[in-house]
Amino acid sequence: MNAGICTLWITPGIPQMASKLKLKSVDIGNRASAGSIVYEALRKAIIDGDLEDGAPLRQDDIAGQFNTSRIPVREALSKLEQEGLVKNRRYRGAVVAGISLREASEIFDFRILMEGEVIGASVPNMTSASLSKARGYCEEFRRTEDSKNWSKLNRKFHYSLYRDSGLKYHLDMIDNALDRTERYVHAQLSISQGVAKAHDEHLAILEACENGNAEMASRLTREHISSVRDELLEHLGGRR
Amino acid sequence: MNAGICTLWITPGIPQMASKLKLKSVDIGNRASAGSIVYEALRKAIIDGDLEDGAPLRQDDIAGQFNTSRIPVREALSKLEQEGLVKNRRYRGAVVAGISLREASEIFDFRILMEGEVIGASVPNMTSASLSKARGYCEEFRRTEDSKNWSKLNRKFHYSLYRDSGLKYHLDMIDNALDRTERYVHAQLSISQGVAKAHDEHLAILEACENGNAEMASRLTREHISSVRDELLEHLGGRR
DNA sequence: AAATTGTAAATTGGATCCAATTTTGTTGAC
DNA sequence: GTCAACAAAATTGGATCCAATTTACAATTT
Repeated sequence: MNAGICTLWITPGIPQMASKLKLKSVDIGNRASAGSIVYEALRKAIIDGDLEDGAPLRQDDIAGQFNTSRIPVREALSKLEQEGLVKNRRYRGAVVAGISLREASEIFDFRILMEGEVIGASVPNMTSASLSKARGYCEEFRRTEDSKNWSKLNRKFHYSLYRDSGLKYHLDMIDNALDRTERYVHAQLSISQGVAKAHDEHLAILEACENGNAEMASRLTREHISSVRDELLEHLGGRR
Repeated sequence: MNAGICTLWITPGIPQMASKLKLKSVDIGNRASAGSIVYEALRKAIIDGDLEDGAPLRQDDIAGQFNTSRIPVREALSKLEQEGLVKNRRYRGAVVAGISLREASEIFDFRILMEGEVIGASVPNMTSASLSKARGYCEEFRRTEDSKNWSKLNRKFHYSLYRDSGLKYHLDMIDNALDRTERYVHAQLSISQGVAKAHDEHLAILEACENGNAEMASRLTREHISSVRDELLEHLGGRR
């Protein structure tokens, strides 16, 4: 479980020399705290669905797995609670926060609003570099067989089309919404023809972006997310 | 500082009897933790502008003021960071996170999108109770002289029109946006004729709601927030 | 056997202590 | 006087300890 924790630190303190020596700067100075390492690991595990909804998150267990005390674990759990990924009850511990279909549906509505707006603001600023990057993710999405990667690449594709908007606050909000719905997107893509349909819609969105048609990109994005939501509700038996 | 903390606890564990005995239940069981008390106090101080942008928040100082150790303070600061109200740099401490006009402007755009949508969803569900409550806040807003209360009542008025939407996720997002912009709203209302103009617009929004005109309420809300933003940018010398 | 009470174990919240890092102040060289 | 090098103080991050609370479980009563 200690994978990724580097034990050999370079001693800091001579930043002036660094530029002269042309060393690949590793951005020492803001190394991850124990808390943020635990946070990232738990966040990934929850989003990927490796931890089931309602699963208890014992501070001692987690602290043991990361070879730390419970203090950083509590910090991580607190952050995750703020993001809505875990629920914390005083003296009763934390559990993975599952979201109902009702809640998921609302977050999809939020995404429709947000992402439709942001991609529209993004289109005028898109560079050929960001467009080819997006096309890369799009292709990768189509080719990949691993269901675990579908939702990740889907997310990367969409998000890469939003960055040029420069709307940092909106992007943060979208990030959180994607965090909370990723499990559901994964489920939706795993069902029949989800990936093929999504890929077609991705191509259409890409084309609109390449043509500089912001209004079209916005509309197609809204319809795309909307259709993901509807199929999800249909297949998982929830009614709006 | 211990005001509000009761030292005489009724022993829990007999919920069946409670109903028979008709005791006034005081909802023991989710008392506030030290961390959340510190969190609420700091949040209020930052939003109200009692703490200036960039002001350092020393863990020891705060812990001393609340007669606790630094642990709950760290928890509070961590939550506030997630909300964007403070910035935390490893080993360097936390400071109040000021937002630039550029950032504030973006958050206003976010609010225009969000609140326009949410009030539209709310109108069909509004009851006469919630409408009269909103009208109460609206009146209070007009009558009050204290500039500190303007932004609070303004916020209460608007928010009371959103609750009936039942869109919990959207409401959370709006809450955060309001937290971050409240200082700016306060500044805008303090300048010439800000309150009178706002009140007129509030009345128009209320009327649209009472008439069940969701589209109108949505449009007026968007225009209202938009005008607050524009006046703010104009008076504080920022350009879009 | 079912319900209730009491007790021990498990778990979390908070205080205190130590280590890591930054900041501040001082000294010395030029 | 200015700058670097160094030491001391201040501050934060993390570990360990204790207290508060909940949970699990055995004992008791009916």
